[in-house]
Amino acid sequence: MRISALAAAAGLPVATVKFYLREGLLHAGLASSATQASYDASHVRRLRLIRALTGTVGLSVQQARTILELIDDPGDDLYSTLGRAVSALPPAAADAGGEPGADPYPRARAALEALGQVYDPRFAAVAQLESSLEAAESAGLPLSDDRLLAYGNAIREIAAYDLERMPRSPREAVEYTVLGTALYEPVLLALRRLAHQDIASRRTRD
Amino acid sequence: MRISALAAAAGLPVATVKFYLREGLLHAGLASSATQASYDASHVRRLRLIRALTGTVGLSVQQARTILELIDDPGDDLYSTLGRAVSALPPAAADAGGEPGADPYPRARAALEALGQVYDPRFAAVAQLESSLEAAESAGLPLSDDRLLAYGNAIREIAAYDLERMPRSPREAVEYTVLGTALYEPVLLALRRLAHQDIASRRTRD
DNA sequence: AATATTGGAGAGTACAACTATCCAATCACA
DNA sequence: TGTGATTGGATAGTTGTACTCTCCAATATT
Repeated sequence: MRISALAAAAGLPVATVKFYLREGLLHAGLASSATQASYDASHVRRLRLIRALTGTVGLSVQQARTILELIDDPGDDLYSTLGRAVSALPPAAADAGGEPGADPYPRARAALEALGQVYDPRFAAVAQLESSLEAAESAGLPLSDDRLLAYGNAIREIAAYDLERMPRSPREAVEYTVLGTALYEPVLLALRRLAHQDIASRRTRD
Repeated sequence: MRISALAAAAGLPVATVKFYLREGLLHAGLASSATQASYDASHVRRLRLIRALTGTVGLSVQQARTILELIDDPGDDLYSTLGRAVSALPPAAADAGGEPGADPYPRARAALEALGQVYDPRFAAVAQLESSLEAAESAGLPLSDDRLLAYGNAIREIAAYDLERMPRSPREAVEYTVLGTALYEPVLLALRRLAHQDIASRRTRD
């Protein structure tokens, strides 16, 4: 399969495929001569993944590259690999401001304590939680403790389900977790919006 | 309060405040002369909201403007107002392809039927669900029915909580729903990631 | 009176994500 | 075996977004 066939299979312009090759998101084909390389199904799959990440998930090319690199060769340490993946995903976390020595993530800490969950400021999602809570607060819609508990408990069911299905082998676990985080998040958001609609329409009808 | 004080209060450069004024995200101050206008607390609040939407939530200036306009004057019809707001929020939905007459959102339809929820193709979130499911599928991680049910039921608890707290007056309801959708979504995502971490660490310790 | 600041408009900048153009080396077919 | 099409690779150009800078005449401030 040459580059034009690959581009056609993925539904993309050849120029865009070349761009992804140059940017290192797509692995090179097998060169058979100076002006010929052959691509296979793995390239088609990869292009689909790239478009899913940069399109629906909304990642930048740079973020997508980070995610793809982590999947391609996850480090020895599953934990730190996942940590790096989470850092590459939105919502972006503002770096912890405030005077040095102070608690960098006071809102996130309080939230996690209220939920009875571990608080480890090194984990990227803690900074993301802090930024999100701060944004909601400064926009005039602070998250009440009550709401936090409601959200936290429901979300925990989802997370528990995710973990139950996690593959045993480390390599597969990374791919499952990283892609599952990135790809299923938009689904969750859409489901919440649709549930609002469904519940509202039921109430109206009653 | 003049423009430089406003900018300082919001922690932004004056040029950026001027930019938001020009772009219509921020309402003009009360002009007292040809080169003087006074701004008040409402402007500071608005700037905070703008930064929350364009920063943490990740909206473009264009999308933020749409959301802000809907909050400023919601139409008579609560439903269509919310629909327009949802359309302005990510994840972006690809427009329904396929041959005309065919079901435009087959995955979303199947999902909603499995969940026992209403399926109305006019609602923007249906297109978003379809796009998200399609992205996950083409990236090689299709959402199983089982997972869909697990997610859908947990998310429903959250949506039910949201609706219970919805203000009675239409104007407030729009603001609550639109901002609650946009601002609390990042919180939900961060909470899921943290719950993964928490549950994983509990299992390891056991 | 001297200096600084303001609102407003226009131009300029920086970056991201493509997209287009070239070119010499093959290829594919007549 | 010629001849037009295609390829990989490099370089340059385009488009869009979100600011940021520069001016300027009209005020404010001191």
